[in-house]
Amino acid sequence: MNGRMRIGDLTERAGVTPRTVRYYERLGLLPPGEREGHGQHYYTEETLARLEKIGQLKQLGLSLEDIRDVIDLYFTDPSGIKPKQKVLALLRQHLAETDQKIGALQRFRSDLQAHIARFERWLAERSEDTGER
Amino acid sequence: MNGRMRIGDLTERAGVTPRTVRYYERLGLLPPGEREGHGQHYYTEETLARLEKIGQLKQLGLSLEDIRDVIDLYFTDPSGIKPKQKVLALLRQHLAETDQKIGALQRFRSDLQAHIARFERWLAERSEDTGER
DNA sequence: AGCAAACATGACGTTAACGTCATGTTTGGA
DNA sequence: TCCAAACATGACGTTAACGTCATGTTTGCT
Repeated sequence: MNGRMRIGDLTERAGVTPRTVRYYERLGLLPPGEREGHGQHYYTEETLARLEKIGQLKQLGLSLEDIRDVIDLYFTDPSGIKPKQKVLALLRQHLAETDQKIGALQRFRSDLQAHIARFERWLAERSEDTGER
Repeated sequence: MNGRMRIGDLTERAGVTPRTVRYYERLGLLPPGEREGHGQHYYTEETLARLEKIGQLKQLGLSLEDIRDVIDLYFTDPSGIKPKQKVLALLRQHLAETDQKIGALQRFRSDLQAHIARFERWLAERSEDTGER
């Protein structure tokens, strides 16, 4: 009745495969599931939460390496002033990069709208001349 | 004195390698440079412009395949109503996807800011207790 | 004509983020 | 206790977007 699930349940709920979980473990994105001796691994709800967070961050275009740098601060507080300052710097850097991306995407959006408008005008003209009921 | 440049000049100006140009040609992102018989290829300013545009679109996270679908409309007008309508649909789809991405990034941005604020508060408290000039 | 620099082409290598397969071990239920 | 389902581990495969070599051909200059 505690949060002991095996890899199958975990991956089913997270929508990933066991391969992915093991891969993430090796990269340091997930703490390796506990186990007694050399048997199977058992995971908790936190592992699930981490997997979901990783999914979100991936969606944003972060690489697994990028994610490894920030994932911990979602689940553990680094202790001591030095680590916190380091994390803070990292966060600010990510914020700057994010703003860059948003800006680029907004410019791209304008571009697209301009093109769309152009095509719509063109098609509108034709339909006046030609297809007028 | 016309716009005839060979691949070396082109790639130097565009900041890519010949390999990249040939790769793009094969994918249909760039029209193959003209040539007489079986000699070398010659490119124009438009090729350069296309390369630059491709670079921008890549920055936005579009794959080369995505780019292949839209790159032409930056440089050539598709003729006929059908093609234009098709392109228009494509553009609208890209617009929707772009909006999704922007939204996700903005949510991520808020997340980051929240975390940053949290760390800043923590660090501020310590410096009051401890480091007060 | 001769030659070095630039180009063409093909083949194999690389990184990220897993997929797939083979083989052996654990578990939980009848 | 026995067995099928689930798990563990290692190895090889895959896609995207090129990099890097090796080898042979073209060009531009002297």
